[in-house]
Amino acid sequence: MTEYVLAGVAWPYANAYIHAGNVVGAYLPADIFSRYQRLRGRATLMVSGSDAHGTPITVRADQEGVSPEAIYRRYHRSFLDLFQRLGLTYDLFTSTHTANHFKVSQTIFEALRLNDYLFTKREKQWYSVTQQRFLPDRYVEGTCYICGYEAARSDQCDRCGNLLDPTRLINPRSKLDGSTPELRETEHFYLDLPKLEADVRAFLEARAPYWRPHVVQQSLGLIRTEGLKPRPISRDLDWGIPLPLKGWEHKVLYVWFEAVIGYLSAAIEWSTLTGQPNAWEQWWFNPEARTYYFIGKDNIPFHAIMWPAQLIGSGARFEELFTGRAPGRPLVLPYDVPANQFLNLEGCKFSGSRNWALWGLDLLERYDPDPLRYYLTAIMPETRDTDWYWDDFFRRNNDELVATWGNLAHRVLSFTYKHWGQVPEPGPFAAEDEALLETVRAGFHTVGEHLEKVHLRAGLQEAMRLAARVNQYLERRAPWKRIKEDRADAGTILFTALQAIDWLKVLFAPYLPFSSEALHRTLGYTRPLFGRQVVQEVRDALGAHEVLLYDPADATGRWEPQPLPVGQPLQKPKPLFRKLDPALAAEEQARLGEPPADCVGRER
RNA sequence: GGCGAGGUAGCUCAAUGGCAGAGCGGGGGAAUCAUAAUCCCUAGGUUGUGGGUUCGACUCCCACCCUCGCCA
Repeated sequence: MTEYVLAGVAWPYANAYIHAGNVVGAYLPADIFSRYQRLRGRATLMVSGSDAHGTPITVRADQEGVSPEAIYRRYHRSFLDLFQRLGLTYDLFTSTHTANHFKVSQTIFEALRLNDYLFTKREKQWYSVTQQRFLPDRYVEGTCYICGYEAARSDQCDRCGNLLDPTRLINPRSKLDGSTPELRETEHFYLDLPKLEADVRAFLEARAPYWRPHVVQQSLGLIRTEGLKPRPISRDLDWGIPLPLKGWEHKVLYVWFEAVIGYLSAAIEWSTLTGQPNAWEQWWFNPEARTYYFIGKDNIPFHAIMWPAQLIGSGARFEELFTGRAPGRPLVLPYDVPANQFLNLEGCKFSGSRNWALWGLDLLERYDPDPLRYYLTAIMPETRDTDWYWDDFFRRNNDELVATWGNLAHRVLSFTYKHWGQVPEPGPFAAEDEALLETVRAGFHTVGEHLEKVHLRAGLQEAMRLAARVNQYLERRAPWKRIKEDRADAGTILFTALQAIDWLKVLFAPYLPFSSEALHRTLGYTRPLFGRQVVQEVRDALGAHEVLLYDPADATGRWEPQPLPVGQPLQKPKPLFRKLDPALAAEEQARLGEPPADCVGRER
């Protein structure tokens, strides 16, 4: 029976470049997990895309005097570039600005409306007479009615820190042209969350035993203490997804509401692009399918509460509306939301505006992807906030990655290549040889168990522990000594070590795909472990968008201890990883901007 | 202010009531296949603080301190 796994990955907002905190929080864990699931032979779908709509993008577009679409395209392109170079194997990385996503989002809206989980409400909002449009709260500033600060945003005062009622702002003015806006009545759709609260609560309680405590307790705490309140799902903007209702076409869906729907629409788009139009239903209507959401902790309420509420509220109605089939089946609810905490840098929070940050593309200019993936996994903030320290990065690269794993592969391959040139024929195994193979073989269970539970850091540690065991084995068996006494026995030892390395290659592959692939070739295999990443242009009614696809056609990697073919010719070995000069740490630290003012950093 | 997570060795982290552990770093030694990588031995902790429950507490309860997030 095929098992279905969907890895939904946080949708990066297309108004900024991606930094290491975004990568370690969501994108990298999703890739490690998905690569593992594919090796396990499960039908795996890792999907995400650029979040193209919403106010931050229109603000930026206004600042630069370009269209929101131009902003979104610029950053979207940089995302595709980064993901390919870092080896993040999205089955589909698309965008929310596609005809498909529009249709799916509008269908969810319609399903919720027909199921009576939406209502409308009239309210007053600031309206720009000069521009003839409603202004988002952050476009309006004026005098704070609490402290008298004259440059307060309409929804929040930066001096007294209070959240404000926008309609009470004194002397309001538009940040766009300085004109005086006026309050006008508008009407919006709301998601009736109180009606869905009991179901959402039951959903969370059922998953509490295995979810990360900080994810489920925070969500349940919120419901217990405050309960869920109705939340607006439409806005007066012209950049976004129009409401699919007569008389409402000039309003768009609120970005919080439609972006999460991308997990569903991306699965559908993937099905279309790969020529299997109904395949997505295996992940979305099959109650056995497991859907995981890889996000940062700032996104927890949207994935643990709002998105489940949208799915529950749409229920079977979605299938009926979207496919015309009745009765429909309910949409699959999240199986797990393994949200990560935050990554800090040298003891201080990331700050893009101060350049206190590690930009993904910038890191890749100077470092290979696997060392970055290794370090990011080693410090992955699975249970609490963690820190990137440059000296720690060099230390872990040199003393752990190069020393334990890279050196192990290189010492065995170099010696065998020099004396045999191929995988040696083993003679009778000694008890020690058998014991080593058994130890590494068990790694498929022990490392796999960690990966199943999305304990990625622990899985990597376990794989490293096994690599160290092979080093120990080599010290005791000392094939470099043995070859002078008994060449056949030396061959047995090296066969054993090569077999162990061949398996370790697979255990490391989800984490370090580039070096595992290189090692795979050195060991004489000709077909790759993983598939390829492809960029493709897709045309639709909204124009064209570029997507990143994963083509698994050539992938041969499997999460099981397969036999290493005796006599397989070896390639000339090259070191898997480069040793780095630790003195560069100071250079990297100097490259950073000023730390945020409220941060003292690490005492060293 | 409310809700939640976290605070364990120099560093990064394990350990859900049963002798507080691993890796790295520090100290000593062995080996020479390997990118001076590796292997063995070793030092190092009043588990944030103060109480409580228990035969027994890192673990459960109460209060407080610190860090972070969400909400107001």
